[in-house]
Amino acid sequence: MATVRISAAAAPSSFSTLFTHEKAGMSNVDKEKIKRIVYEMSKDSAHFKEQERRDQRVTEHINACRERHQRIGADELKSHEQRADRLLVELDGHRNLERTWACVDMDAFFAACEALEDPSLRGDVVFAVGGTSMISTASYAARRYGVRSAMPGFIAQRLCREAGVSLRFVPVDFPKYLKFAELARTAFRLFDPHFIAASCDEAFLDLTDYCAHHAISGAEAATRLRHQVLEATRGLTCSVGIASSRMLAKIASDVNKPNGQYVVPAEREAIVSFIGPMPLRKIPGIGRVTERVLREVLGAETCAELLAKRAALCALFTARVAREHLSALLGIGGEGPPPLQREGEPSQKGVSQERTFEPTGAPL
DNA sequence: AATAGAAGGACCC
DNA sequence: AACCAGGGTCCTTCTTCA
Repeated sequence: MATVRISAAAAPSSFSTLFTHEKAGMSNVDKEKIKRIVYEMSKDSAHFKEQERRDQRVTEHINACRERHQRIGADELKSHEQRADRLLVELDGHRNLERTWACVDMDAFFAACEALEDPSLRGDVVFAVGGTSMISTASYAARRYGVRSAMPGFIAQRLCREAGVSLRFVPVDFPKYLKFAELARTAFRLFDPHFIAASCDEAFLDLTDYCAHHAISGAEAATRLRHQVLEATRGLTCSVGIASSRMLAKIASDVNKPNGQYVVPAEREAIVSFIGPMPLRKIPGIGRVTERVLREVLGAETCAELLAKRAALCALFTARVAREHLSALLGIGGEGPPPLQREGEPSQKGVSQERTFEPTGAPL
């Protein structure tokens, strides 16, 4: 029944969430300028107003949560805290550090494929895959000017022009990317014939057997893996995260991107100190909306901060969701075999071999 | 009372 | 000068039907 009311004052909070996420290589003054340009070019569009409407609904939901939060009595909070602590002990007790998982993420995949086939795009060329209406992937050179995936091309063009450079567009060519994805997969198979293809530029590999068989560390396997991918594709780089769970491996794959790797040691202490300072948004499954809820209702920005608010977390969310978040905060998620079929096994549904990252309800 | 869809979100690349 | 994707999976909630 709430009438959707959009106040003028709500605008900044919504545009500030657009295309401003941190990537490297920009000063604060640049970022402010980029934000301003994106806002100026977006503010009158239908798309922007739709976005504001959604943000407003989320705001209402947050306000309702806040109210509930304030009503929680001390006793109630205490019992939620005990429940949370029991759950944490249980989850921690079942922590599985036995497997070595890798998450492989191709660097600027579409752009890298294009550059590989067109020498005029090599080096530090400022270009984007996509068109003036929508950008799919930006070259690293273009990212320095604030160009991002899912950004309208005409805005990207303006960002570059303001910086005195011109942005070149390259049309998307899916068959090309699938071809390179298949080449990369021939490399993945050398390490894990049953790897999980999460998307065309991302995969999970269980390196446990490979490491045991060759008597090498996860770090060494990651180095070999990156080398094999480079060779199989004749020039594409990727970033690799190594950890005892797929969730941690995925987060780790982002740490030294591009063309790098990062290992989270398979020890409880190392895992906890790796995940603690992580912004909540890094957790797969926590997106724009959930991040806002957690920050604006509980005041939590990082995993450690949310862990400190575990009682309220349990009070406000369903048991299922609370459990899901708590395990993520401990660095747990996706240790065991994946619930669905893997590469090389007969497909149940036939068409799509791709799986999402982690069907939740799965045993942790 | 249990359940199977459908619809609507959130989230991912 | 105009101009803001499209492919998915999964979860929650609502509705319906035997």
